[in-house]
Amino acid sequence: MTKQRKIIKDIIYASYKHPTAEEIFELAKKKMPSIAVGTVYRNLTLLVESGEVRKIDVPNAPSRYDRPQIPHEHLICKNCGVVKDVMIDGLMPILKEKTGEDIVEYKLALYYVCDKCKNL
Amino acid sequence: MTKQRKIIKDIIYASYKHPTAEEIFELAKKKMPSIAVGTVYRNLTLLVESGEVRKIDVPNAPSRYDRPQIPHEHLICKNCGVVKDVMIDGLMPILKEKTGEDIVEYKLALYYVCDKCKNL
DNA sequence: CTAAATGCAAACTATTTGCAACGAT
DNA sequence: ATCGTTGCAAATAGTTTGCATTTAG
Repeated sequence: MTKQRKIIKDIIYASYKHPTAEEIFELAKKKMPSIAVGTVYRNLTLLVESGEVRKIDVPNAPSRYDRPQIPHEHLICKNCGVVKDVMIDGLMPILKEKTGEDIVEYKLALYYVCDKCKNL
Repeated sequence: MTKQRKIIKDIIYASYKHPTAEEIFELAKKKMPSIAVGTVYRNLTLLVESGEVRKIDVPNAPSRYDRPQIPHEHLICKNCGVVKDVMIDGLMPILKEKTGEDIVEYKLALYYVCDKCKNL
């Protein structure tokens, strides 16, 4: 585990904002100004592969990164793009039953309007 | 409705392969060699907005396009990437209930291994 | 006639990669 | 000394856009 890998992991674990690679890069530069974007992406890939970090695929927007807590889904505000965690368990059996197929994985993006945007 | 828009729409409606923009472009060139990629993308956006075509977001892969039949989900083969339609209804109320939020839209990508790939 | 749409090419965004130099074991 | 990792810059994939020209209504 290199210094840059640790910085990247720490940023993700310390953040509740589901940062994008770009945001992680900006935060990492504050700790280590010489760090390169390529390094951030390479380490994100490695951390995701090792299971230390979870990748959130956001359709038509940069991916976000999260710590791998208890499995949960992501609510994305249609208006401002903010991501909120939400627990949904027992979805896999429902999907398998409804499709009749042996689903090995699913990616779910839920869209809503967050409270802040609702009150605008 | 321009000639190129009609060609693009017809390709999608005639295909059972959920083509990507690139594939649509290649097929369209056979009907009209002068057509430009930009035109394909612009028309796809328009057709999706008008509801005549449905866009399938595929994480880490080009988007695919589909005719807007009865709402259905998409099974993506983890191995070869082929997309198969599958009916799942009554999912929205389950998601609303499980999250306790007013979900306005969801995008679900289901991964499996298709029969062809299973037999390799 | 004129607003909308086109072809072309350049631009853009998110991400990946080749390579020489670096660093930890 | 070695092998993984870095910084840098260039490359890539998918898509979007500016602009002068063409076309549909």
